[in-house]
Amino acid sequence: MTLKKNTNCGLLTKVNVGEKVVVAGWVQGRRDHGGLIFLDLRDRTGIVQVVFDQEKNKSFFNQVEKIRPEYVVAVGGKVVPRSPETVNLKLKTGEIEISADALEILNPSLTPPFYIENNIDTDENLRLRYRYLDLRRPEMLELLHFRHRILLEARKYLDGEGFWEIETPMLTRSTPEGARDYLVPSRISPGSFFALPQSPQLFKQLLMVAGVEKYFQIARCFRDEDLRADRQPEFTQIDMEMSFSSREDIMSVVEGLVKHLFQQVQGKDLKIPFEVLPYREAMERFGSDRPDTRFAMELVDISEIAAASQFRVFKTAVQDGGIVKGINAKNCGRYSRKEIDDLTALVQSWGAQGLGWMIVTGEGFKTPIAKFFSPSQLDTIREKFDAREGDLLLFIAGKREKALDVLGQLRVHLARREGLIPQNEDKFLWIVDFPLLAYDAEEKRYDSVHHPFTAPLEEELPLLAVDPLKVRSQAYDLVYNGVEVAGGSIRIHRKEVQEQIFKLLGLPDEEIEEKFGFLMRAFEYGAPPHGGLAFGLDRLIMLMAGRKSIRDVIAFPKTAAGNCLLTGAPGPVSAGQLAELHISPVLRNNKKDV
RNA sequence: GGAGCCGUGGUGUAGUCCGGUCAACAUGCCGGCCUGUCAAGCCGGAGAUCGCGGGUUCAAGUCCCGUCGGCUCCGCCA
Repeated sequence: MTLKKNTNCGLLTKVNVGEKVVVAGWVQGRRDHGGLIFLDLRDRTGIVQVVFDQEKNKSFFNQVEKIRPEYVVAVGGKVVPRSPETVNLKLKTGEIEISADALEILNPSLTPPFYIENNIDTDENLRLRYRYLDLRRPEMLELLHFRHRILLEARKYLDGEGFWEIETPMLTRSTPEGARDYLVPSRISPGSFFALPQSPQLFKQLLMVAGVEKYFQIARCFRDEDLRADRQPEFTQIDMEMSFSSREDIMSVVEGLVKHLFQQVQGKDLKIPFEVLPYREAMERFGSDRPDTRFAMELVDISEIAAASQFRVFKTAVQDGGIVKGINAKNCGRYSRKEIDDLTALVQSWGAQGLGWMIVTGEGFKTPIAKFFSPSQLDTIREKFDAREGDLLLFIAGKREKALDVLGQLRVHLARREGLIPQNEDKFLWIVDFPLLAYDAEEKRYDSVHHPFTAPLEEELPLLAVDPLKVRSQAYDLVYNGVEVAGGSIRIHRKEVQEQIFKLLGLPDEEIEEKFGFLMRAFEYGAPPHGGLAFGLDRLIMLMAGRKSIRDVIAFPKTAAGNCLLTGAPGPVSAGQLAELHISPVLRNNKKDV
């Protein structure tokens, strides 16, 4: 290489006029006028136009004619101003161009399978198979850079707050709860397996016992579950843990971190502290433990009226211990019967029995169920919903949890459909006071709502032995525009409490000892009170960047089937490798064996 | 584990419902002309047997069955 790049293409402006530069990058396009050839040269900073003139560039002009898109070239030349009529305001560098006097073709390129430009509409299949070309597109490089800046600023902020970045093992042991583990066979211990971490949870707690006091890690985590648009089998967390801290201390550090990231990376000024909503209230008002509060449409309880009405569906729901709640779909009174039937089918697919509805008109309610309510009951309903002419009231009756959940989904569905969600708002809020445990009817045992290491509210600790489902936890979730982006808790640091939880979860003593003995022992040697939180980093970045898929913010993501189209992973291995690992695959012919 | 959508020259689409101009349009690609373009332009050319396999039919891109791949959702993700 004789020409050495010394300038970034996209950063050249009028102030560089007169400079002798060498630019290098990829050829975006070529406009061949015969004796005059324009090249658009692109590097990660942007595009600059290079001009070759047959008269001036006689010695290598035939080389220029060979250049095609995506060739890698280096060009030496002088930055010159463009004449006023040839200025291109679409380019940041459009007021200048490079008048070439030297060229080196560093590498030719095949015609790429898709255009190297933003907003392409190509099969994602192709993009993933040629990921290096996909990433070469400016918007994708920008996302990689965006992610880098988030990580950099997170590190700066946490360092500033006294956190130490510490790595924990990738090869660890399988634990009984949680997601399916990715397993790694041990060559040296036949028949034994490592598991890739689902999160560094126990290690960071042990670091607290060790006296680290403030820890963080940009941690890769693995969960062998089915994928979604916002879920990959390997993903990254910003994982944190602090000793001697209350829930409020941790929430406040996290708020500082989020504010810092938005400030530094996007120049946005977030208001902190964030709103705090108890779980119960979130469920009752929004029907979700991760409510999108960028819009209202809150749930309204009419159980009392329903019980007193003559409408049997509502009446019996309440008599059976359930509820009747509804939402006001503002200005949706125009919906046709067909559209309302479709909504009914939708809520039924979510598990509701049916959907009650009332359209508010100038003359009163238009609804098949008006006759079951007295005029004063209808007035109360109108008042409770602040119902105006043209509104559509929708009701769900049933068991409390189910009714709330369905209404919560319906609320979001309608808001999207009606375009009620402000797109430029960044709404963060905390959900706290989650229940500690849920009852798993199938398994006939309790399950952790967060995870088994989450501490109960101190004052409700005594309830644990009496009425475990009543106990609330010191967990907290951070919700961003209706998406859970972080979650954490104050942890249990006393052995007796941890044992009590394990037993409620139905873990036998031997298993507690085998799987968690090391944690229990650690708690016997002066474990400080501690707690922490982890961000789903990919999801956070996706939302901040306004992307619909988590794959866009991961350099080399997997497909919905968990494959890497670029490398072909996962792939077969040799019999020799398997033998060495003491593994013998049992392949089932999915159809025949059943 | 289940459901839905998609799969036609390099790329994006049309044609598929109502089988019979077996293939159109745009862009890209190749060649020629062209000294001010930047979605350059003009002229000419090459390029798909319609994801794969099987079936129905005189005849299938078009209908049926299976299969592979991608996407989305439910289950799952403490």
